Amino acid sequence: MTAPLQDAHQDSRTLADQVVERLQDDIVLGVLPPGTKLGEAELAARYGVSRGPLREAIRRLESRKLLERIPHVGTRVATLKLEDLIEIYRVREALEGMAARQAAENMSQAEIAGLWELLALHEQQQDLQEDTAYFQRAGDLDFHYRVIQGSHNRTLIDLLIDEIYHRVRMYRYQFSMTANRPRKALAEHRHIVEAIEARDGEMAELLMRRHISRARQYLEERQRRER
Amino acid sequence: MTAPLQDAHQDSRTLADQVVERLQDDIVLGVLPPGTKLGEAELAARYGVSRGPLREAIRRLESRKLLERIPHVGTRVATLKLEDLIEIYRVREALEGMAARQAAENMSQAEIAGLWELLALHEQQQDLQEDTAYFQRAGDLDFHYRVIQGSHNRTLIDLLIDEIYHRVRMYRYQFSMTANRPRKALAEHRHIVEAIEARDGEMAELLMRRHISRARQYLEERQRRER
DNA sequence: ATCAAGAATATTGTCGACAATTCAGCAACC
DNA sequence: GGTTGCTGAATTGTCGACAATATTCTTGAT
Repeated sequence: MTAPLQDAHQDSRTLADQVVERLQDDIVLGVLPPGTKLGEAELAARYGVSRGPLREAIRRLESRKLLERIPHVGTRVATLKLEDLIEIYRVREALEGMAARQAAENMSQAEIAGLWELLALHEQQQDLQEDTAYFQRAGDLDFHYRVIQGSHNRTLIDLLIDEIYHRVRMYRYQFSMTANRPRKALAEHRHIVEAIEARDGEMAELLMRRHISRARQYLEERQRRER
Repeated sequence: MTAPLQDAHQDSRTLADQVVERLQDDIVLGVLPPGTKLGEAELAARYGVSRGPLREAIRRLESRKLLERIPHVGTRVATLKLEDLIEIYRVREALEGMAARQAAENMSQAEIAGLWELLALHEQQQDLQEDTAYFQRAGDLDFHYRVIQGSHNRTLIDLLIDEIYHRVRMYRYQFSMTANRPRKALAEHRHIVEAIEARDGEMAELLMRRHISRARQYLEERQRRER
């Protein structure tokens, strides 16, 4: 009914793709809080599409574990418990460790230089102390994204980006989770890049695993405190 | 095989679910060879459903990387290159290593006993030399499957089962890949279970990683020979 | 003969309507 | 009073038809 406005010339993508993107943002950014019941008719109206493309979008986000669906009952926004996040960090430890190893083997000199620039930018922002929390969260993700891409392992990249990182982002927004140990984290990032630059895959993996393992231990600490 | 979770009741599953299962089997077992162009109307007729549920099934298998889809063009069965399989084995090395570590921490005594029984069965089959290739392939998957489950890490389990193992199975059927070093593999399996039983997570992870790494090196050897 | 442009065809994307299933509420019974 | 079975309202699952897009084939010119 609201279709004729944007006649598919700007976005050559399919309607379902656009809905996936918008719906995912609404979930990750918390516009649709965890546990929200999602009626198909309601959502279809919200995004101005029919139920067909909408259902397709729901399936995609379900496979990314952002939605939970029960046949004949309905769909709701996934509720991420701290326990789940700890499980995810175990997976991150394994996968990003391997990513760092392969990054040390496969990254180009230009990519490594880009990493150094990124770290310099982070350091500068930290000195200025302006909006530190926000930039540090985004910056941390930026760093990890780049190392993952640097592995040049398409399977690994897709797994981390499509299946893992959306949930990590959702959790961070949901709990307004500020970086818990910014200076130490930045120092660890630097050591990882040093190992990558030295083409020491084993060391890069070890350092990345310790880096993520420490973040997990912080979560486990918080979990113990919560009960 | 892939859905032992909720199979207790009748066929009350949705049509799309049934199509997913049948279509996935046809792909993994090679009934639909890699590269096959899949017309929606044709497939809908083949499985006796409308295009609606069929499209849903296609999306699910696309997200599992068993199908490749191009908007407005069509869907075809994914072609798995040896290069892709090597990437997958890197991911397996990381993820199953972590699975073995957590299995050593979390497996129950009953589960460990079950692992020993499984190994005894494999040994017996190997002595008899009956249909060794087939049983060894399935048996190897069984072993890894159980260790994965033993991690008691739902995120890790879902990742490996839903995103990785279907492609491994597809490749094995596709190339009639016989186990390349059965006796050694069985011995390595035993050592892994010993580490799990001793609750030595670090050792279990190390052994599992070496186990999978060796299989990857065999694939890389084969890759070099192919050109 | 080769290539380009345009029409014809086939396939996918989208939509609205109908059927099947679940859940809430109510009534009757133990 | 609590439980069980029924009824209906609402939501999801499925289907067939129509619109939009890509591919193929024809036709004409160089």
